[in-house]
Amino acid sequence: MGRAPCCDKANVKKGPWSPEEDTKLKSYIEQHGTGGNWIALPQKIGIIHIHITHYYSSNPIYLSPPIISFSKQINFSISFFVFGLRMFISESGLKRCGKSCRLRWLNYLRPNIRHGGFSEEEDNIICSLYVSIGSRWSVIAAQLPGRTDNDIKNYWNTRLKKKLLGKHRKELQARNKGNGGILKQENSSSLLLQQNSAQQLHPCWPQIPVLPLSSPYTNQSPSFNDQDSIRKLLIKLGGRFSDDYQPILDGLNLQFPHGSNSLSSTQQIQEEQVHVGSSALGCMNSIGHNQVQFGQSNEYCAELVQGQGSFITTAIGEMVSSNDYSRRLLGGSLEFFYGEEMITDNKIMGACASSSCGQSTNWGETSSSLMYPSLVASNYEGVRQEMPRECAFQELSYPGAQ
DNA sequence: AAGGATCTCAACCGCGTCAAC
DNA sequence: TGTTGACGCGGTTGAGATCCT
Repeated sequence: MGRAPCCDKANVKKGPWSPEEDTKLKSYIEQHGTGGNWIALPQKIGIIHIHITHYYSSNPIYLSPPIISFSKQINFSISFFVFGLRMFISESGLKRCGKSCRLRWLNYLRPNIRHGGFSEEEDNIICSLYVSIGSRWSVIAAQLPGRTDNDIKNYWNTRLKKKLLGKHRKELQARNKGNGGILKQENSSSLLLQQNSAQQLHPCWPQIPVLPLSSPYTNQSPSFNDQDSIRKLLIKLGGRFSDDYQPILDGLNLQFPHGSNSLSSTQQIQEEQVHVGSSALGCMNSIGHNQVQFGQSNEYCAELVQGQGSFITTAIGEMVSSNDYSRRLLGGSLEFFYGEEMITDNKIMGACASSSCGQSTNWGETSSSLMYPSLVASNYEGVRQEMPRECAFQELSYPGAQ
């Protein structure tokens, strides 16, 4: 049996909101608030609006807030002229679903909403948080005043993702041009060849994004000792979120690697790491700084592991797993989510992806499966079905990896 | 100039969570 | 303790705008 509809679908209007509807909703909420019940709100809206326009104008100038308001729904309109001005008094209910009202208010009508024009800093923040917590747009939006989760989600999906991919592609091209020696030296190593051939076969498969550089690892060991303050900050970001990150918080008890530099020698040689998290977001960034050390990864496998289109998340997962500290941070807590069986199963995925960081640690034990439990839960079966056998168990190695 | 392809983003949908009863 | 209903979230859709050939 399905869920009961939240409103009478036949009697509500759908599609774009008209300026009149916006005005009604905005005026009502500004005067009365939401009343704690969005579903009932459209019925309550019955505001008399008094519009004053020039007699020749078709665009009324709305007075806000309205002079008189009713909670009872009535429908009428009166128009008359005073000293060359047209007074227009109208009223009608709002034939909209409560959920639609909520969305319209939160995403568009709410005061201090900003649309478009994302700054470089905002880009960085979004990237950092996406790396840290995945597609929790509401949490990310909470860190960007005036931005809505919907806006950020759209921005990420339509622009930021492409922007990052473009950057990385350019950088790789530049590097390949200027770094022929390494390529020649290592071209017997399978990764680059496989990567290149994979991209010849699948030219649309994207690269791992390059994020703005910062030096989170140099000279400063982030203070993870203050577990309480970190916990508080996480909780501040949202209850559900804080619960999910309990294992990470617990993991913070781990000692930070000596000298704060958790890069493996392999990764250093590759010079492909991308440090993420240059924003000044306190805890989230502290975690971001230390979880994410983007190592070179194999996009081919990443794509396959991830299923359709979510390569970035997987890539990020790989990036996380490619960091010693992150692995330790996350290590052992997978059981918290999935128990032994899932870990075992994850090793199948690890067989494909773990080698991308050139180390023996299984990718699946520590990577995005932990960071994005729902994602893995939903994609895992699909991955198993979709992953070609030759990839799933193919040994992929990195230049310089043993 | 036309029309097909691609992009953008507001809005919708369905589901998980939670509180009230 | 189970049921119900509202909220809030993330994924998806589709219409309009823009770009490209």
